[in-house]
Amino acid sequence: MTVRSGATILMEGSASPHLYTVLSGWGFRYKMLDDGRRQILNFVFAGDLIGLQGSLMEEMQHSIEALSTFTLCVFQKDGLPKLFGNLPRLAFDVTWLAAREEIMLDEHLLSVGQRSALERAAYLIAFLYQRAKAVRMLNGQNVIPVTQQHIADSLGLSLVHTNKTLKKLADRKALSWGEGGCSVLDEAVLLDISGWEGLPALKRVYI
Amino acid sequence: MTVRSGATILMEGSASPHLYTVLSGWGFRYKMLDDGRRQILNFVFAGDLIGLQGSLMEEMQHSIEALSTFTLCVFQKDGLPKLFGNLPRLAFDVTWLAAREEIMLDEHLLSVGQRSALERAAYLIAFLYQRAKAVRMLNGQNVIPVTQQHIADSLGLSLVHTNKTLKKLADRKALSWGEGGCSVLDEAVLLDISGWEGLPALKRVYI
DNA sequence: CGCGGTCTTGATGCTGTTCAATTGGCGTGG
DNA sequence: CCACGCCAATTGAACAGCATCAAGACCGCG
Repeated sequence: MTVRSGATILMEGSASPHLYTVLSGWGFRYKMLDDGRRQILNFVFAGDLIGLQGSLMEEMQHSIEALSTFTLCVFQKDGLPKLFGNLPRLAFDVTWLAAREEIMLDEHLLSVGQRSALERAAYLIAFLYQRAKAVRMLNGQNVIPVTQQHIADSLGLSLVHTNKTLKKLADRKALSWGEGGCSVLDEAVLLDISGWEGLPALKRVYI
Repeated sequence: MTVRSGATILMEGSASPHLYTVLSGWGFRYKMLDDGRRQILNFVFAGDLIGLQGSLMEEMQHSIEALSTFTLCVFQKDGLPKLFGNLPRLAFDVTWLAAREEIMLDEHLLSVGQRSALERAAYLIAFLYQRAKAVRMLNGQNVIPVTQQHIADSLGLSLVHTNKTLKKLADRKALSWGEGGCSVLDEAVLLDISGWEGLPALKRVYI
């Protein structure tokens, strides 16, 4: 299955009959409040599993949107119990991915709750950079295809303040903006500012 | 296994050989930054599984501390692959619990990132109340055994501002403080202020 | 009785929000 | 081809929410 940039893949409240594996493309998970405030929960990369919640629970508790052209591999969600019965290795990997998602969410929550705007922004960009690098989704310019609004909604900051914060990072030559997103220029500076250790070295899992 | 209030059950960075099921008691998961800032990620109740990360990954990425006397059922973590091989039903439930944890984290992140201090506080207290009620861990006074520092570190707010925010909720007769924690007086007011729908109705899982 | 932990409250100021206006790129239609 | 509108980025100014500092009250405990 292929999906265009900007398209919604899964909606909060829907009871999707499907489970997907991302083959290529960028996306993000988010939740919204009634008045329009949006929180981006995490970004989605190749190799990620999406829709597990909709498969295990009654309905999805978050939405997913594509940031670029997105290709997915579709599974029927009722195959999941069978998977656990017949392919324990694979079932284990599904659980492993869920635990990894929790690790990423923990770090985001630490960031949004405790880090300053500058630390948060540096952390997020470094995080996106590392994840993209890990699955070879960066082109030559190291461009992360997001708008500043995405970054703002992920950091829990206003668009204006996000812009001013990113400018500080650009002034330090840590990144530059343009060409359809953010280019990472100096990962070390970002890690240093954020105080983040980087992604834990985890064994890779493919589904 | 029994653990005292205030004791640390698992430490970030440790490679615990154990996986636990909580039989009774209150606890919380948290992460800390080098300079001492602490973010409480979630609270732990009877029926929760803890230490899954340490079992699936190299080491724990967060710590867990007891808020009250805590009893745990200990499993060897190397039993996990066997569990997936021999007890697919139970393995499914482990995954279900991991997905539920993600749902709670998503909502917390939405809260810390987007809601105001008053909304956040109302949401958190209502959340703790609903979870405790679901597993019958409330005594007659509906007391949640936390300090305001715990609430502050969970909300990502300063202790002082948390105190002032809780006072507003107390002024509205939504809760009262004292007797070793927070007493919920009016859940409806909390839900109304927070704009939260309440815990999704999920089937219960016991391990 | 002194001490530490928790809660409380007032004063002050910084961090981040909101409002407002401008710029530039890009696709569309006249 | 150029005018127009739209979207993303940018910037300044005024304001508010929350942090920080400081001090005091209450209570259980050694």
